[in-house]
Amino acid sequence: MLSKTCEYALRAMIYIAQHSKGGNMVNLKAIAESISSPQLFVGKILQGLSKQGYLQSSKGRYGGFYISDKEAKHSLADIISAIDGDKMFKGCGLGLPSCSEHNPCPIHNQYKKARELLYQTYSQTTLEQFKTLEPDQVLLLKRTI
Amino acid sequence: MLSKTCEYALRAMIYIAQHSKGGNMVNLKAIAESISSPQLFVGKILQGLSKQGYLQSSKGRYGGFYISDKEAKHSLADIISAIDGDKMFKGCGLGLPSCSEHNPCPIHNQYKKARELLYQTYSQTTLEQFKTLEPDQVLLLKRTI
DNA sequence: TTTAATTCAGATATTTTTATCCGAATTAAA
DNA sequence: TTTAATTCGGATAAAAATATCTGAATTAAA
Repeated sequence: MLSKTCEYALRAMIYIAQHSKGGNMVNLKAIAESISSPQLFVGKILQGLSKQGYLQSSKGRYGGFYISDKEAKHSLADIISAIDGDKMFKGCGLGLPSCSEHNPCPIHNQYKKARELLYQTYSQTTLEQFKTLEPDQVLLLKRTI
Repeated sequence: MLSKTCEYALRAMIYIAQHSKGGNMVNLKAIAESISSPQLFVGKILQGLSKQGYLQSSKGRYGGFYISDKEAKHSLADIISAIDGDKMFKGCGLGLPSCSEHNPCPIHNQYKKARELLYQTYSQTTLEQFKTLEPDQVLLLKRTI
């Protein structure tokens, strides 16, 4: 389904959203620990997303990452598309590049519905929703096993 | 979503099912050409599936692969699980190993529905359905672009 | 101004996935 | 019995994904 890179990205972005209040910068070490992921690798991923405009970053002491209200309008689907492309949301269930409405593969119609539900799931969830959570509602993103 | 290995496997198995009539062995070269895939790689994949009991193979001249009526009861979901495991059908939408009914991730409930629809799609499609197709209904599995 | 902590950038390393090579074993037909 | 065509098995190669290293640039606080 999602690449590991993409899973880290989603978890990191959710964590940052949850902790982006009043311009507070979220630091990479805290992010990586909180989502059980390799720090330098997540750093790279966030660098990329930051260049693409999905979040702010600031260097130097007390620097870190931040998701503004505007950036928080992005959905999880936006982030997935930015990293893994849209194969998940538009690809064929048998991996045929030529599959389409006009030239459907054997499972096209059924698969399409599942794919669309997946897209709905990820696109209905925006970073905003995490930003406005109260502290006691903040969700666990860490591996606990 | 699916690994490339798994995509090749599904397409190859469908092709073999379509051409498995009256004990007729389907030859690897024909399979690979028909599904636009690397012949030796698909050979390896089918060797594995054959060991796991998803199809027959016979060596030597005029040898090849064959799916019996019994084996054709398998669904596409069975083949996916055999190759990629069940992450697609059971995994978390954010990649959290600890996500579950009891300890749900932020998108658990919605995602679960999409995942289940995906499973339905693949598990409702059995190889049998391709085996019984008339020749003029045989479907295109080749890349055309 | 100095210092300590941080992200950035580019290179490198490791692991996994995808793909190929090659010779042995097998088989049916000639 | 010989031959040609095929799959099998194990090794190897290539490509892609994942992860780390290192030093430079930046920044806020002391």
